[in-house]
Amino acid sequence: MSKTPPLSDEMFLVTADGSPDDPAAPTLSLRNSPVVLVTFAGNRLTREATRAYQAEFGIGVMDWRMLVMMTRSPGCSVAQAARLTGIDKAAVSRSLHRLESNGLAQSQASGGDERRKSWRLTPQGQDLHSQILPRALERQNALLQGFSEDEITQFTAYLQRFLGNIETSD
Amino acid sequence: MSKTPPLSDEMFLVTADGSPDDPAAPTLSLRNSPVVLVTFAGNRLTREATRAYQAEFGIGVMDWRMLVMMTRSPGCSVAQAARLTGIDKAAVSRSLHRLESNGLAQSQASGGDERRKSWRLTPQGQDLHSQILPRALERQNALLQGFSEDEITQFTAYLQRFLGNIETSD
DNA sequence: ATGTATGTGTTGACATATCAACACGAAGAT
DNA sequence: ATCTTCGTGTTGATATGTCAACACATACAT
Repeated sequence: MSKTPPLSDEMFLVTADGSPDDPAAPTLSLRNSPVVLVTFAGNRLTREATRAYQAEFGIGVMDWRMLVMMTRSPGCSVAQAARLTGIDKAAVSRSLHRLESNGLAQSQASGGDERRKSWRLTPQGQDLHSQILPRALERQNALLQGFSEDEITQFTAYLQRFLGNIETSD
Repeated sequence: MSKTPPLSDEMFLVTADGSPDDPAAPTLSLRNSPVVLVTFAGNRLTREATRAYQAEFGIGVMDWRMLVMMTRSPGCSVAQAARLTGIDKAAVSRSLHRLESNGLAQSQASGGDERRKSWRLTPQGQDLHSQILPRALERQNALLQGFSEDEITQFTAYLQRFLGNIETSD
């Protein structure tokens, strides 16, 4: 993919235009930039998800994600889970240990490497997963209310490209 | 706007399709859902922004946003800043106080209501704002590398609609 | 055998940004 | 004047998820 020309600064700025609420100087727009909007949306989603899952099922969103991960790839390790989910291994490790102490997950050494652990759901964990899943799907629906399937696909594609840029711009 | 029909669950699920890495049971896709992708992107943006601004300018992203806000609307109050930026007033209050203790911002009572404070940048704060702004614009450019202006406009529109859904689905 | 590089999972530290609670001022109703 | 409601900004608590550091196992090179 070829490099595109730099975007015009105007896209990201608020400058004086003679109106009564002009900025004191040109500055960044906080309401019109995908970078900022993603940040805000991400935060609210996370908090709301945690509140909802805590209230109804007693676990936060991180732990729900690990339930999903173990359902998706039973027996995977902390490092694999981190790669698969894109979440930092510190957070993965902690969540798995929380789930284990609640009887929802268990681990065992595997693959001839004594440090490596395979993580699986217990039957209790599987039950909880299947209780939560319908609610998770409802949440998806509500959050994407008003979007057509094509729009969702497009939105998802933008986000994936954006995530790629985040990773390469570090 | 009329309600659209519920989206197909299939959009959000991973189910067994006979491949060697099938899930143990149907579960949520963590890599193909805007809800999850926004969350991940938001986190990384925030962390990277804070790291970048701390390293180069000694303030985190929250404080940068308050510099922007005071440039955009000099004299505004905590409550106004919270409304304008969409950030919770607790975080706004704390950031403004940090900036004040670093000599970058100052407040005074205003408008006949002794509780209400007007916040402004000091000259030092204005200097810092103008040092950071070019870097902030570079960051925007790097993060939106490969997007056309039309795509950015579309992406922004999706995010704004999405944020609207977040607020109404609570 | 020894040394180096890489990988495993755990733990520490911490910025963010939310919701909740609070004390108290201000406005409106009686 | 008193009471109720709403608004102001501060403070507390906390889940998330990141980066960093660590002890130690494993693999590879000499």
